[in-house]
Amino acid sequence: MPELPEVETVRRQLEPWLTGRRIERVELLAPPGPKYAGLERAAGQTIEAVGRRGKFLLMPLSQGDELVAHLGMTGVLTPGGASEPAKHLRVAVELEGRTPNRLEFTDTRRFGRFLIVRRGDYSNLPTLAALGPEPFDDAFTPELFHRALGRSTMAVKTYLLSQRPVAGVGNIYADEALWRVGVHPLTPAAEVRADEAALLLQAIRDVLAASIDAQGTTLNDYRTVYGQSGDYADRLDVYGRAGHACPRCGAPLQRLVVGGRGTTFCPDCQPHPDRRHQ
DNA sequence: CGCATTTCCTGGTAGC
DNA sequence: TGCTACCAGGAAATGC
Repeated sequence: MPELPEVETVRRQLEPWLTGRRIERVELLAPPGPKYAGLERAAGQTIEAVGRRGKFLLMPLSQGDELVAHLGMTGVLTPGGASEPAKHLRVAVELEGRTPNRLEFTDTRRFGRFLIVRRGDYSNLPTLAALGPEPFDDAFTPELFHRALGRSTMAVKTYLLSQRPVAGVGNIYADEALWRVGVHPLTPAAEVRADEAALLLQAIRDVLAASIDAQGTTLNDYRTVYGQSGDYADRLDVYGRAGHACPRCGAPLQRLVVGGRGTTFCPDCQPHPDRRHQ
């Protein structure tokens, strides 16, 4: 599932291709709806940049609009037209000028979004509107992260997935980072100590950076713009590995459901919150 | 407002 | 083989 490293990988590949390109036409193949709002306004506008906030791709356009793409679970952005149409093609953006001149958004499960808003108007994208700091922002200190965690009674993993304490962490990297620092996913966010918060922020940065280096994690659907798989799946320590030995202590990793999401953790390295004060 | 629950979707797979 | 049932999950919608 695309999280920050996967979206950043896609962003880096789209940027040199799309920046400065004028949109000739947008074709919506999916049933119209709020996930594909405003696309009729695209024609004639130039893509001025390809940015990212958390898992959202943000492409400011020349006439005050902004193209927002979110890959959801199964979204893929690729240059199209080369072969027969992809099975779940949802949106095609035709560009003026040299080939490749067609950006295709395919999305099997349609959890993704590909829409145009007025620039900076995220009123229909509440998660983006309330998104936490970028994890690699130097101004985002461990103290600020600790303070953010202190604002919620939710389980720390659930709160991370909300995108509010920090942007871009999803199910895979939440499990990886919590395992690295020995914090149980059910620990109430507000009970994460300052020293743990500092280590957790560093672990989030480390795991996201390592995954970006590997061009992300491909489990099923995620591909780069040029169709490559991300290699980080081979380096996951815990995600999807319930029953395997903990790479640190050898105990069998366990699975539970947190906030409706499958969660893998080490029962020895990540003591349950009820036992933290013993 | 904060938090919990439900909903959206389809391919893959388990079970019979 | 072919059917049904269920599972995966990011973010929005809904319910308190």
